[in-house]
Amino acid sequence: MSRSNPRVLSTLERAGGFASAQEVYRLMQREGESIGLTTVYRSLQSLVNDKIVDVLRRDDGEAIYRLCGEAHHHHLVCKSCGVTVEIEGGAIEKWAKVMAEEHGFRDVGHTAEIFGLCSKC
Amino acid sequence: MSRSNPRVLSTLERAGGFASAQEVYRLMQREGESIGLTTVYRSLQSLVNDKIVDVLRRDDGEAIYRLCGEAHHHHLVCKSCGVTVEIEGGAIEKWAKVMAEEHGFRDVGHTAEIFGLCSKC
DNA sequence: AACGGGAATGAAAATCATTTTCATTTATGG
DNA sequence: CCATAAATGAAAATGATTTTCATTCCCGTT
Repeated sequence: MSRSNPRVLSTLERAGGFASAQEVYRLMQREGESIGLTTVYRSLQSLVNDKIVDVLRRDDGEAIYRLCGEAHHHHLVCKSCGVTVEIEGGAIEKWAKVMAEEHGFRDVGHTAEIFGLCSKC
Repeated sequence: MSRSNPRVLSTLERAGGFASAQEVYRLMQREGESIGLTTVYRSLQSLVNDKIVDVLRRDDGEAIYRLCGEAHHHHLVCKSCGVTVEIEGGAIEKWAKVMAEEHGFRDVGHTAEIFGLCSKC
């Protein structure tokens, strides 16, 4: 195992707490940091294991990493132009909780995304 | 553009209406059908355009294709042993619809999964 | 200070899904 | 039949991610 390189976490924070491995890497390069792509991947992986960040998938399949503890919200994404709206999901939180209890699950998290065509597309 | 090869759709149906391009391809091979991987990808793409199937992402980033109109349900997955329970999500459907309207989106679909620890783990 | 071993690093190669290119085959209408 | 467009698939290209492996760094011990 390898420990996370602290500059990776700090860059992810600076990126708004939401970026792909490649983006973090490019960002660090642009800022003159000397780091290898491999290390970025390993650090993000390790942060995921430690539950410091979690990982979602963009529509194109690229993994994006998000700082945990960020205000938890969901996304409404346009399939055509890609515009994304953050929405809150009180109903989902409740649904998840009820469903989990009903089936004896504990320690649950969830994902929920809505995708469609925005008004412009 | 190319039209969808009908055998691809029929294979996707036979697969339970839920499979990746690679899986559809392997299935067809195993059943002795002569088809190229390229054609499978193109056909699935075309079925997506025609809104006959829609596409989700597995956790590993692989795209999975699902027949539209399949009984729509969600999953409750155990992080530890992997057991999966199908649950219904009436609350989600409503939530998705409301959120979409509120932001002027049309033609929306959604994904929602809950993951946690099952009673045995 | 010199040494030794394990952790961290990163360049390059390997992997894997997916897309693109391009030449060939097939279908279809005139 | 011929001509043209559509469909097909092998092979190469792409792009993210992972693996390999040799090197470097760190740290406690002599």
